[in-house]
Amino acid sequence: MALVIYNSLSRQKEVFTPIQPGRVHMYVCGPTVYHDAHLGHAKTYINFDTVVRYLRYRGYRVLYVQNITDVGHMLDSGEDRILKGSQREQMQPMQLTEYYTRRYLEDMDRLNVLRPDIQPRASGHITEMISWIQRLIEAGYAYEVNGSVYFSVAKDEDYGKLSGRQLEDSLSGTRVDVLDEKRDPADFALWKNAAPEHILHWPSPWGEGFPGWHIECTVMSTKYLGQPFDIHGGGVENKFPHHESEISQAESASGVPFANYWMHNGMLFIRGEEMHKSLGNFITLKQAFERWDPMMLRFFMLLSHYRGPIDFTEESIGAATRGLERLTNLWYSLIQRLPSAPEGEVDPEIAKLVETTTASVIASMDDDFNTPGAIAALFDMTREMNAIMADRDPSAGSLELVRTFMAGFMEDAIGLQLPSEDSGAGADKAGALVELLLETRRELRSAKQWALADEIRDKLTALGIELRDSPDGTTWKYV
RNA sequence: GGCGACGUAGCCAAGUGGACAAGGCAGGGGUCUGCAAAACCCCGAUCGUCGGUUCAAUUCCGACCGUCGCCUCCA
Repeated sequence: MALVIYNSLSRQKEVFTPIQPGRVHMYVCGPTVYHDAHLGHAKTYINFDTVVRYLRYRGYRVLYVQNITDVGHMLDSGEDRILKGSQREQMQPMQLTEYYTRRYLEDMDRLNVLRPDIQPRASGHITEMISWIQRLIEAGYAYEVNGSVYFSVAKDEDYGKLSGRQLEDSLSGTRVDVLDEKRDPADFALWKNAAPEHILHWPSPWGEGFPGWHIECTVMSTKYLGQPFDIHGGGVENKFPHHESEISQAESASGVPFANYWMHNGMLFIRGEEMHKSLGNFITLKQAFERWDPMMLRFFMLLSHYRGPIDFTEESIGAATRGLERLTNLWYSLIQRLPSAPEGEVDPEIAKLVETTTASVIASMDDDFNTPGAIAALFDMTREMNAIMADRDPSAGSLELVRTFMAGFMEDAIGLQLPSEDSGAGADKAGALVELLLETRRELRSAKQWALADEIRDKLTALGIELRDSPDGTTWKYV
């Protein structure tokens, strides 16, 4: 059984073979930090976080690098987004990028996205970018015009191998305004001459300027991961021109392959439309967290395969909420039963169940990180485990087997944080008060004072505390 | 115009050249319970359309229809 990854370069699934056995060097394009992260960022970084987590779960040592883009890149309008943002927020450019970098990391933390091992900033790698550009010029792949440097696409026979595009293809019908200083309209900027009013600029052999967009990823990935490295990830929307250009720059300068496996994840839509400020459907994560639990959002993202698109609608998110509850209900049942569970042998049926579920989730995840398949196996296990617990009182060892599996797979491998084990068990003062009320209610119930007992339950429910009566007593949890 | 992806039950969503096409949500019927909640059991699909390859296709190939992305420094 081997891990298989869909490689965008070959357009097929391939058995994953890392360059160094047992180690994975992986890079994912990071955000441009000029405003708050949105739901689209959540999908992308949850998708790749899950890849990293699963690889580690499978025993690989992963070195994960993700950049922060904090240098100004020019928009078509001639404006620079970071510059624009700093005017909007009345901040210095580097203050602005620092501010949004921190907010981005906060959001990712809440989504249980592990921080990359190295998070290099573009502004800290200008020197390396300049050297790389010089190498390209020396090798004849780039040329300077008026203080700007362009990559000559025609010089690279392989240009287009990732996106499957021929050079001529993109010429007609494109809305790109062709800069006449380029030799070929398809050429892209490695370095741009900065106009005097442009605040973000650095000295270079070609005068004051700032780097082109693609070069930073080429430079920072290879600096920390070597060349070639194993996996390069990013959103499909960046396949062309960004990733295509990264490859071209990297391989032209050195003659060495850039990255062995390219992974692209699908986009997120809001009610069928791409998120756009102009469409008024732009949802930042800060806004989303006010309405939806971050773990639920993560679960929602994992319910679809990473390569496919996701349509974010009220209905689909609601269905995901109740699905996750089903899983966490099992978790609650386990931790509430454990303290009073009988000693004894491990229940053979439960041992078998954990074994087949483990095999099943690994088989799914090994097949190009099929999280929906793995989650389906978790639901299967949940149903069977609930049935077993309704039928008999399994030993503590049996319950612990399931608990350990859930913690290991759900929390570590796919990053779904389960409720902490003391919630609902009365570890805090509020919990002790709830226990007190439950004691009173128990007495009311044994006296068949239903009206009063139900009133306590209803009022607790209104406070976000859900009761559940069973023959063995009443359990409760925060919802 | 070029390149690419996708179309599976009311909704979401896996998957396979052949013996019953996962799973979740919603819905219906039951069991349990003082009631509720949770849980368990039962109920649902000629896999976009039309051709082709094959003993056999939802799965492979082609055409068409539809939706979407990229070619605009959007994750």
